[in-house]
Amino acid sequence: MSIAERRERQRAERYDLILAAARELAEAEGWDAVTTRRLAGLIDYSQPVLYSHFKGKADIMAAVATRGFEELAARLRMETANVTGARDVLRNVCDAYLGFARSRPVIYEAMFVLPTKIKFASEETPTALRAAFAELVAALGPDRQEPEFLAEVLWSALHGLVVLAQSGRIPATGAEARLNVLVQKFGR
Amino acid sequence: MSIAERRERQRAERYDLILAAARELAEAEGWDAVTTRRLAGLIDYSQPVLYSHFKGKADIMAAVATRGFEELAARLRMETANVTGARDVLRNVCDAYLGFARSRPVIYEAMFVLPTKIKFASEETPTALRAAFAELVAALGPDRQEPEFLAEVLWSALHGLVVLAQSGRIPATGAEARLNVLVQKFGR
DNA sequence: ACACTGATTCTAGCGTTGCTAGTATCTCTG
DNA sequence: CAGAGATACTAGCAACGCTAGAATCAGTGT
Repeated sequence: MSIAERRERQRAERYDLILAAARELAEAEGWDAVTTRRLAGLIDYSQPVLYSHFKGKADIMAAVATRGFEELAARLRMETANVTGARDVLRNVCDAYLGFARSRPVIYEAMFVLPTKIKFASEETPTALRAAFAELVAALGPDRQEPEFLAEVLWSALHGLVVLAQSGRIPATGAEARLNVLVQKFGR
Repeated sequence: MSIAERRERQRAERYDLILAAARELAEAEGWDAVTTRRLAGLIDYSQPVLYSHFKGKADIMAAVATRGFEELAARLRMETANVTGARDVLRNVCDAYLGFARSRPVIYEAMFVLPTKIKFASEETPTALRAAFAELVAALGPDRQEPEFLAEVLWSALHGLVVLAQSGRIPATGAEARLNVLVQKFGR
C-alpha cells in the first residue's frame, strides 16, 4: 500500500501548492488576476491539472475561504479566552474581526463577499465557521435575549464596516471612532 | 439648431433605452447575464453603439446605480417626512432601506456591492447619494454625539444585513427580529 | 527483462467575454 | 446634386473558464 500512499501524499502536496499559489496571487493582485492559466503556470503544471483537484475556479476559492475560517476562528478565540472585563472582551473580539479583514482582505472577500458554494447556518456549515460565529455570541456575554439574532446583527455591522471601507464607500479615517460607537451600542 | 436638438434628444432616448434594458435584464437574470452583446440585441443596435454612450460595462452599471440612489433617497425621505414618534421614524427608515434592497436586489448590488467608480463621501459624490445618507442621519434624531460616525455604523449594520441575507449567509427567516434588535440598539 | 494496462498529464480547442480598428452607410451642407 | 462629416456596422483581438482526446508515464504480470 505504500505506493498508493505516496501518490496520495503527492496529490495532497500539489493540492496545497495550488491553494498557496491561489492565495498569494489573490493577495498580490486580487481575485480577478487568479486565472486558471496563471495558476497552472505558478505550479508548473498544465491547466487541466487544476480540474483534477477542484471542480473549477469557484471551488478553489471556496477552499481558500475554508482555511480562512480557521484562521479567523483562532484569532477570535484568543480574545474570548483572555477573560478580562466583559466590555473589553466585546471590544477586543470586534477589533480582532476587523483586524483579520484588514490583514487578509482578499481572503475575507472569498469568505464573506463573493458568491460561494459554502453553506452558512446549516448542518453542512464548516466547523471553523460555526466556531467563529460562536465566538461572537460568547463575546456578547451570557444571559442575553435572542443571542443568535443579536450576534447576527453585530456580525452584520462588523461586516458592513469591513466591506464599505474596503470598497471605498466609507472613509478610511475614523475607524476607531466607529468601533467605539459599535461597542457602546452592543455592550451592556 | 432644431436638427441638432433632435439628434441630441434621440441620443438621450437611446441612452435611456440602454439603461432600461440593462436594468431589466439584470433584474431578470443578474448582472452576469448583462453582456454587451445581449444588451445590444435588446435595443436593436450593434454592440459598439454602447461604447458611444458609455465607456464600458462598468460605466453602464454606474449609471443604473445612480438612478437607484435617487429612488432610495426618495423612499427614505418619505419616512423621515412623516413625523411621528422618533423611535418610529428610525424603525421606518431602517425598514424602508431593507425594503428597497429586497425589492431591487440587483440595483442595490450595483450601488453598494460591486466595484464602482462612483465616489463616496467626497465632493464628487452624487447628490442623491448624499441625500440618502442625510436621511439616515436625520432618522437617528438631533443632538447626537458624532452623528456622522453613528450614521455610518447604522448604515454598516443595515448593509451587512442586506448582503449577508442576499448571499445566503444569514437565514431568510427572522428578518423582523433582527430589525427589532437593530432599532433597539440604535434608538435612544 | 519485457510487453501490457491503466492512470496521469498534456496539447489543442470550444464558446463566451469586454472592447476596438477600420469600413460602409447615411445625413446634412454648400 | 456632389462632397464632407457624423454614425453605425462587420469583423476581429486577446483573455476567460472549461473540456475532449492524444500522448506519456508508472506499476503489474508473465
